[in-house]
Amino acid sequence: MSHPPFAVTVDLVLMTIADGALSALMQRRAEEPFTGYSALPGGFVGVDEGLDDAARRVLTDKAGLAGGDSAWLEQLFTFGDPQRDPRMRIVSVAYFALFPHAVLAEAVLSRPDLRLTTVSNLGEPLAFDHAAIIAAAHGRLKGKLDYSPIAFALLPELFTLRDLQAVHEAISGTKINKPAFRRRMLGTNWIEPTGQRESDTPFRPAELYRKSAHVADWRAD
Amino acid sequence: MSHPPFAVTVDLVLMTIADGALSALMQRRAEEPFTGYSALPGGFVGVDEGLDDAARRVLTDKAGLAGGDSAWLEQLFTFGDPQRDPRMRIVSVAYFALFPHAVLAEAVLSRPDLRLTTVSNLGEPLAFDHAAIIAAAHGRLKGKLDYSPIAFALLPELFTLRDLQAVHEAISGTKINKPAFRRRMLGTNWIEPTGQRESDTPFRPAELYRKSAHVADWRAD
DNA sequence: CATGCATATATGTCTATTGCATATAAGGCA
DNA sequence: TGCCTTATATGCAATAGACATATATGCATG
Repeated sequence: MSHPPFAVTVDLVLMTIADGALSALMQRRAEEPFTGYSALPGGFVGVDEGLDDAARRVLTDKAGLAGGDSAWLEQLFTFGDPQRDPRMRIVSVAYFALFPHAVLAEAVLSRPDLRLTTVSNLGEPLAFDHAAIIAAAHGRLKGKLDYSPIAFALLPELFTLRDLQAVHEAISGTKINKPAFRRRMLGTNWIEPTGQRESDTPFRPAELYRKSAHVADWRAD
Repeated sequence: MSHPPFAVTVDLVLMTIADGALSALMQRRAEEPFTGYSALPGGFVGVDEGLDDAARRVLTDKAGLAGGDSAWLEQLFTFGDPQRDPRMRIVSVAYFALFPHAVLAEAVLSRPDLRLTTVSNLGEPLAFDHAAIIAAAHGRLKGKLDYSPIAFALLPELFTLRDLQAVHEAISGTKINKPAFRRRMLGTNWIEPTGQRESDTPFRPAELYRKSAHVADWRAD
């Protein structure tokens, strides 16, 4: 058999927790096709460029994220329906990336074509098959939540147990029992107390934790 | 940005349990590159062909598996290192598929270029990055074992609880406590007793079970 | 300065699950 | 008939989680 030409792209689901809800960064399209639609940031893979490299490049260039090199970035799934792009045959390798809210909030402020949308309620039809890509990203995130320290990628360096629980609840869509969650998290070796406490609370301040050093580069696909 | 041409292939990790060990179907290569090496069955994706369709086609044509349409087939990961194929830039979408032992055993008997190799000990260097693909397939299988009825795809229609436990032990690489495994499996609604018993055993015959009808088309990626 | 509020943090109980040990059942075979 | 091997069932301890409740603490309010 011959080897027909394809274009290969990467599409990125950049997620964070905004206002207690899992949210993804969308980009308003200026060109055909799907002009004016919201789409995931993405781009063509260079002919001498690795897939992960292409994803990191799109992170920096298209979404304007300086901290792209330190973000949690993971290949998600590959979408290759022959009809998924009306222009030509495009196979898209989807990635998802996780950020503390401040990082994506700053990107949205600095770029008028970017916005955050709630993952569980997109609010408008998206370009291409991007709604399916987002659903796959949410599913993967939900599945890894319990056995991998993935939630910390959505939090700043210092966080309280309440913050961490809010992340878990936003992703899983369920309320979690507080003492049980607390024991479970302290039982893992994923977090360590800092001795510091949050400030400016109208109530008793909670202790601040940070992700343990030995899970800094944890992965398990 | 332009869209440089890629070739897109699918590579298949066809697995079963052989002699109590998780095993994968390998094909001896007759052409360059890697002539004489063992490789995963694979092939180019047609320009108007979906990725899953291409995987099913390779299952039937290259590996000679008639029952390919009913097998458990799942996209695994996409490998796209620019150097992974010396001929040209190829992005390969890897799939894994699961079969009862008899299906792959028959394929091996009818085709001299096919053989089964133990996943945990390949015994020889493989072509391309296929060793990494097999490792990824094993990891995915191990991860899904506990929360999905994936093991039944490796067993014939009727099986004993001992058979099922052997599958779990082969994949996880650990010994499992028998009464606990038994209770856990009977506690799920994944299996149902048939009332039949195995025959020709030199000891008390065990009851034969089958996969429950409502998990026949179960998936959760 | 005392009190109350909202939340953090700790503990105690109940239940479900799992590991482990043991007891009983049943077919084949000497 | 009795023994061997495995199937099947059950009892007990250890563990982990859900849930309720008690105590601690910073701040606001009077």
